[in-house]
Amino acid sequence: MPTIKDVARKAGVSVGTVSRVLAKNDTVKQPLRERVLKAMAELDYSPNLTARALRTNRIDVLGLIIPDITNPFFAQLAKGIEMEAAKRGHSVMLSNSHDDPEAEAVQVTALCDRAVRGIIVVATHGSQVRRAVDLPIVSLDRRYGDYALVATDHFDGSGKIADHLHALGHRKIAYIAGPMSMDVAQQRKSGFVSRIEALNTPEDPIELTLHEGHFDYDSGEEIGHRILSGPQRPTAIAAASDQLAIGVLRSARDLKVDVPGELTVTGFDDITLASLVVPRLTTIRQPFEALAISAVERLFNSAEKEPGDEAIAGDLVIRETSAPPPGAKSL
Amino acid sequence: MPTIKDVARKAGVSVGTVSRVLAKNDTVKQPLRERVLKAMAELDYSPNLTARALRTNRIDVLGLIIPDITNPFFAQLAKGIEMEAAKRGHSVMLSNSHDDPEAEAVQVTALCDRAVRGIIVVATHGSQVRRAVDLPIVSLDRRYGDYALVATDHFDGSGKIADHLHALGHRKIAYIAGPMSMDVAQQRKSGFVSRIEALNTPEDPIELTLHEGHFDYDSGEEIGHRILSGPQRPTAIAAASDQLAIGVLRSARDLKVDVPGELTVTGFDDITLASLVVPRLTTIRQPFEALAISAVERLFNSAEKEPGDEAIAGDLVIRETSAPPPGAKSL
DNA sequence: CTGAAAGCGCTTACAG
DNA sequence: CTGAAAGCGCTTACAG
Repeated sequence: MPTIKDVARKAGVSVGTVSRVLAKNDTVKQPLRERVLKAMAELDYSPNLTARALRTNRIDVLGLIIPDITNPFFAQLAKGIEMEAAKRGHSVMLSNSHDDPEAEAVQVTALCDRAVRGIIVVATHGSQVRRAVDLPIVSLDRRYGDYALVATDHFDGSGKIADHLHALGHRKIAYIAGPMSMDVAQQRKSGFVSRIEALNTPEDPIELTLHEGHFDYDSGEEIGHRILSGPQRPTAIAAASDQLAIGVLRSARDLKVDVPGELTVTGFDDITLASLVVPRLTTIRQPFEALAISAVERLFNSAEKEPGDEAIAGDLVIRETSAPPPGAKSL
Repeated sequence: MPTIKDVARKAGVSVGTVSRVLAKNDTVKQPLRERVLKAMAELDYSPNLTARALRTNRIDVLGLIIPDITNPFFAQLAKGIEMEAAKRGHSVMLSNSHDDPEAEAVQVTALCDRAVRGIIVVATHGSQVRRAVDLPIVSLDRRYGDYALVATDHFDGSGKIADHLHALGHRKIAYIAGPMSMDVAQQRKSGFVSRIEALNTPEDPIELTLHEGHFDYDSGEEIGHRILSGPQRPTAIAAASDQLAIGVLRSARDLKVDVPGELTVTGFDDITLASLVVPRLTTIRQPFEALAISAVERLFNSAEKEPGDEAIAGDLVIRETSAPPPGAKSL
């Protein structure tokens, strides 16, 4: 590999001059600059990034720590981050924490040692911040330590679902929340409940029943079964996640309850499966792109005033599982 | 950040000595070593990896270029690679080529400039290798240039499916291949066909019809429809991918053809959806882990004799979509 | 505008 | 066994 020295010799200039044309911003006179450019081309020279990093003490790499790249949601995030970083000429270093706080701590340290430009972390459950680091860090989706968080506006999204259901005419609704130990689950639930409460009037009352499960298919199926076999069957079930909702869909199929004819079902997240399932699921689409862009942006603007948390709204995606309740007047 | 110099001063030794205890292998006498260790601990020292890299001209980072991390298959691969790299104390730098040969070329160059230890690339379609690089490179799943390829043994896997179908008693089989422009599709098809041919005897003849589609749900649904509406309906349909197979499943549901009672359906890949779909799909599980491990291993052993391609066998996963043909004697 | 030189933080022969 | 010193390939004041 040719070095800056080789280029300098070939062009008959000093290494300082070569470095200056590399930096572009400086004013190297035309004739010299051309000789240098020519020499670089002929030698197929490209600067040693490691040396540059050592000298300037900064490297154009971002660190990303996520629980599991195999989770489609995180994969989407990772893709968005990689693209946004690439736009700025940065690469991204990826680590899977496997939702293990221990591993996460090690990875944060490793990234610090590599002196990356900054780190984006989707925290594990129960992650602990070891030592203070000097790098900019931003939490994404799930908060890491005390660092500012960029996340979907779960409260708002659930509210949109509530509005949608209400507008469709549903007045007998069941909500299946995620585990209350999780922030997301709480936020989604309270967004839904508070919107319903706001919509609820004495003249046009809404019946809302609350259930709690885990964010997975089986939980949805089990709870769906229970709700649908019960005496007072609701006309709509809003689930706190797509996985829950898809479980509900299964239970409905099992019990021969027609969706959306007899029952409306909604989810949250818009995982790939949501549009693959039959009928296709009405849900809230998480703003992957906006989340990724904002997180990367913060790393680059970290010099500025410490920005607070950011909640980004997701869009309501109306598909085939939501419709007016049976017997409703057509709209 | 404290440097090696600070440690040396604090311990009252030379930087060379500190460096030697860092390297471990060397013999620094006990008393000195302890003083150094103590100084490092007190200063919370960790070596500057960039400086080390510049000096030693090697960095403990692997490059990974894949078409799209959002594709579950690639995500699995990426995860395996990251874990295997971590075991060896290496990080991985991830790039999405978006199946764009142009972007891919840029990314290879970028990784070379960063002087990573080696690069694993899942090639785009029509990727072209620009200039020769001095780093070890290995192709994964899809060949990049002339570099050795580590991939699933598609031929073998399809043969296993053929065996499975034959053993169940199916003698009237349809095979839906992927697009013949793709190597994988060809290999899977020829693996299936040649196995069937081997099994075919005058006394116990097999009827095999061949179809060609794309690797997606719609294609499977469309072709499935055609096959199942035709006059000579087969008792089994082997699809070249899970997506195709799931499309077939849909068409069967549409046409009220019971799976597996009246029709056996099989896929290839074992995507997540394969075990989520109802009934759950019988398929060939790609050996993600083994693929990842082998690819990483090759990067580390690249000094040794140039190894050739490697085809790793996947396992047959028997689930609910395969059964003896209707009217078969019970086994 | 350009060159000579120092220095980023390490590692590793070379002496002793 | 340990220290002094060179050097990895850059960038950037400092002179001129």
